[in-house]
Amino acid sequence: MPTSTVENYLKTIYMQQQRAGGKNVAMGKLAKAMDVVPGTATAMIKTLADSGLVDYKPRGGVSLSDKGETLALHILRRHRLLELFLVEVLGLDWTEVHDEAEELEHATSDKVLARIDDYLGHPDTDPHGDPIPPAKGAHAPVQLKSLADSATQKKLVIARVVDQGCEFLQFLNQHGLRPGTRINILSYDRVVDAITVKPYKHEPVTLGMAAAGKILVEKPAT
Amino acid sequence: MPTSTVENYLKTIYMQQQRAGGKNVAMGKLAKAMDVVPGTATAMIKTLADSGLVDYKPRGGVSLSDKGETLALHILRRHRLLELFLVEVLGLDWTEVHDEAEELEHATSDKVLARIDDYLGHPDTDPHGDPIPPAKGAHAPVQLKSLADSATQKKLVIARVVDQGCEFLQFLNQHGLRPGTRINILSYDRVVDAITVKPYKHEPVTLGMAAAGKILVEKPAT
DNA sequence: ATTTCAATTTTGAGTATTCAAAATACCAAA
DNA sequence: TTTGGTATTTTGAATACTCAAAATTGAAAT
Repeated sequence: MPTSTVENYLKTIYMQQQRAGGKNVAMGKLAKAMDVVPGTATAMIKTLADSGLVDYKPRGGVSLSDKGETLALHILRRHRLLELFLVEVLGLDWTEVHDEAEELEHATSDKVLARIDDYLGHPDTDPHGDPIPPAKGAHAPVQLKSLADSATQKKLVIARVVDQGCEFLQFLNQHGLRPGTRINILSYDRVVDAITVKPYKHEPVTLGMAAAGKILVEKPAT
Repeated sequence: MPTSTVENYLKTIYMQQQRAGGKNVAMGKLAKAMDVVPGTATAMIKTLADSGLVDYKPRGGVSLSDKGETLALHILRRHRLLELFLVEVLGLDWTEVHDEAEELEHATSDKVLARIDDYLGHPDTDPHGDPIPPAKGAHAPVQLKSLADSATQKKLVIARVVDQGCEFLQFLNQHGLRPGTRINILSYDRVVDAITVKPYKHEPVTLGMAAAGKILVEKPAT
């Protein structure tokens, strides 16, 4: 069994790789994401490479091996199912479950996870709209555009929020912006780098482009 | 925050102390219970003593300080609430939840635990009949006699099973012997060191005294 | 081609936990 | 009171992870 440290490295590499489009992850990025000094990341990656979990060439960055990716997806699955469980069953707020799940994901057995999955009815997204990897096999990559790139559409639905920072999520929550919320785009201003949206049943909010880029949207189903 | 290793030592000392009636726990016993070599226990206890969690005099054994006992009770509370949650909500078997809870107890925050407690309606015993320590304050010590000491009573109810071994619990379960079950004592034989009981709606079972000693009983309520 | 600088790796060291095996202490029997 | 023998402690070493700081590399800028 991998230690929870190993699990965290793998998960982090996976997410960095996603963001960078499958390319190798630079040690500096990884170290920053793991909140360790660069030397620590280098040392750790060397042992992960020895275990066959990552491919590593010195000064060239890391990427997950097949074995490593499989493991990373299992961990992500645990994390996201737990998040949803905490929200749906225990009534925690979707803005605060990330850190809780971060701990629990390393302590939850496959058996317990399977029960949680059953209990929730085999969901496919977590409370942030992030896809829950299936128990086996890869999930179909969903293509979503960010709010920052969707100014031409007037009516949209929030599909996913790609930031786990409690502060940002709480801001969104207070303004009625959560996964599933319908929004209307009121204005889109390249000059001041801002976009104003009106969430269903809430007052309009103005967001900077950086913030808007973290909100992924889709066309309303109906 | 104490590491999970520290939490496990404290919990183990607490339980050993309970069993021995409040006396100091010998290093040998502790080492065996923690499944480490004696030297490891000695080393660990020295650091726990430095943190003020235990009282230790070389060659005299350990006992929990007030601080240590408070912590131990918190951990026990987490463990037992989690066990009940796994049984009641996720439908795991009461014979198998011990090991699961053993992991989860170190990863569950106070916030999540409070939600679990609410969800379960503030229960006071876990699936094995073990008392759940309250969030604050000490719990009233319940006096229960073991089945081995209760031969004079004919009708009893199983209150608690003081063994977390999966094998033993599964044996009991298969014969309908679980906390809450009414039983009739059919025979009590000092010579062959065995007792035969008939669990409600099940066939009679014969148990050795060692086994009967692990089953705590009370008088039927009605 | 050389300089320069940022990213990366290496080195040396520390913490927490563990084991194996040697040393010590205590109790109890002779 | 000497001898055991067992429980306990000490010692030395290993593993997994971490940091600080020095050394190295490689690529971009001159």
